[in-house]
Amino acid sequence: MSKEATSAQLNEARPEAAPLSRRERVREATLAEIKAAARRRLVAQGSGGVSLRAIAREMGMTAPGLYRYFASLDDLLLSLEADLFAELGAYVTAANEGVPEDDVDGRVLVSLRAFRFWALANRAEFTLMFGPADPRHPGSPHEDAAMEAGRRFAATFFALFDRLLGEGRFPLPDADGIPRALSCQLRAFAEATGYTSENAADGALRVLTACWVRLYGLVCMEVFQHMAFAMDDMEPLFEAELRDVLESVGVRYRPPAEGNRT
Amino acid sequence: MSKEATSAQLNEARPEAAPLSRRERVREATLAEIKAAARRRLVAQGSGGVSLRAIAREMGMTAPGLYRYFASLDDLLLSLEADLFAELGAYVTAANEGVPEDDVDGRVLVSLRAFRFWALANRAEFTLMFGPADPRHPGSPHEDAAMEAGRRFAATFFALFDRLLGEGRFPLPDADGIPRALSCQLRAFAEATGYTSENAADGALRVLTACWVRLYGLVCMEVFQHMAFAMDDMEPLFEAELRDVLESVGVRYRPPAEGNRT
DNA sequence: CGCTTCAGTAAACGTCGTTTACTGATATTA
DNA sequence: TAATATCAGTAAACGACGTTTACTGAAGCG
Repeated sequence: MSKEATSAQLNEARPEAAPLSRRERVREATLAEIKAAARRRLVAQGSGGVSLRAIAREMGMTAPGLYRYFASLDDLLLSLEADLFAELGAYVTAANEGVPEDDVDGRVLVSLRAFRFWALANRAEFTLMFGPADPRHPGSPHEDAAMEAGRRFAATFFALFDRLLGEGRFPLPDADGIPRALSCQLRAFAEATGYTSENAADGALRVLTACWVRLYGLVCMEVFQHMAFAMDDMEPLFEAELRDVLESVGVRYRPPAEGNRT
Repeated sequence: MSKEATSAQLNEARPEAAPLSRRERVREATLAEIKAAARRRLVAQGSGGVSLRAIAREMGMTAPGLYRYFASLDDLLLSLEADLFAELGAYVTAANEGVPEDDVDGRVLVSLRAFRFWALANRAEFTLMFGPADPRHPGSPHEDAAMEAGRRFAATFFALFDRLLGEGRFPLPDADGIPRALSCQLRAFAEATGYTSENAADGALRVLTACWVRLYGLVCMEVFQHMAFAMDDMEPLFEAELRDVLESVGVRYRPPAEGNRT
């Protein structure tokens, strides 16, 4: 469960085995260095503190040179975002694999806690990924990459949820209680995210979204420091919400182990 | 339920009746004009598009002149934030008062829908208010004003919740089920927000926070366009969550009236 | 009337993203 | 190997930004 997740774990279906000429190798290295510098600035100064000039300065080159690698600053941030989703995904997966496969309850618990922990340990990064999407350049080359990385990340949780669903852990809400309009949106959601299990009826999707909203909302509040003035430690509230949410999907809550901090 | 809420509704306990000398009046007017221009930029270009120079240009003056009114750009934004909280608060209150006082259920429904509606009609503003709090100048003069305005806004909902609580609409969770650490944080929350009703036991605070997290999270997702790629219309999901949340506090759900859009 | 207070300006500094034209070095091909 | 194309990176420039400093001029006040 190391913090630096290997982001080069998936060559995502590169047809050629990529012999990677010398030029390509050094290019890849520079690319990674740029993003590393960008992330340092992100952490140090927040999203607004990432500037091409500062990155270039830190690398001993000039700003226009970066345009050989990214179409714009926004594009760089988008690409970084994609990497971060991969890292978060790998982090959650690693946490997941630290628990025996048959202990689904344990895996669900550890995955969700890992999500929160990563978010808190990487506030600036989380803000970039899950914060407000300002009007970004719509045609940015790395736009799709970021999307795809997000989907991959979500898939981890979908898989766990699907397992609970398959085991019949919790009763599905009445299908009649779901209005047509909602059902329609839920199906669109399922299709867009790729959660297309045969189990995924409307009721299941409804439960899934409800769970996600609660945990996402709480972690957002915590990272965005929305209650910092009123509550210095949000962990008790998170654990309480976790307990309630998991109870609603038939997962037995267990308090966190003492030494689960990386 | 007009969109422009009168933000000058509360003179907040100004000790002197404020005869407001001529100079002070024109100053106040300029101040309002600055914030109006800032808001226009905010709406047009997002939070990053608000610049002193652009505001000054729009007003036919030069940027340094604005420093007679605000200590910095961040300070201006903070002051604007305070105004926006007042406006949102007034908007919700107005919606509230459009429903008979004895119809608590109706008031709760209309208030929460008003919150979402305002957020969607004022996305940029909402992002400024409820989005991530970047490392802002900590000693900004208008910092407290923004805080206080936020508190006032929250108070509207606290009052409604307290009424439900007083009527014994819903069962409180077991006090034994609330760990000491959580109880401690909940009391800190109550004190900091000023929700100090005699009814406000730990269990009640727990329910209140749970409700708020769910609705806040969902509206955030909607405004930040976090699921825009997967769900083009979040209203059905919002209504479903609203229904479930309100059910948990003993409020009978009713679908929205057709013509409730301003 | 004389003095002070204060709104606003002009000029400057250092920051930024981005474009353009250019220089070398590296790879490819003849 | 020699010619050529490709590509990484630079230098200079443009316009925009926040902010500071020194200054002007008018309104308010004794």
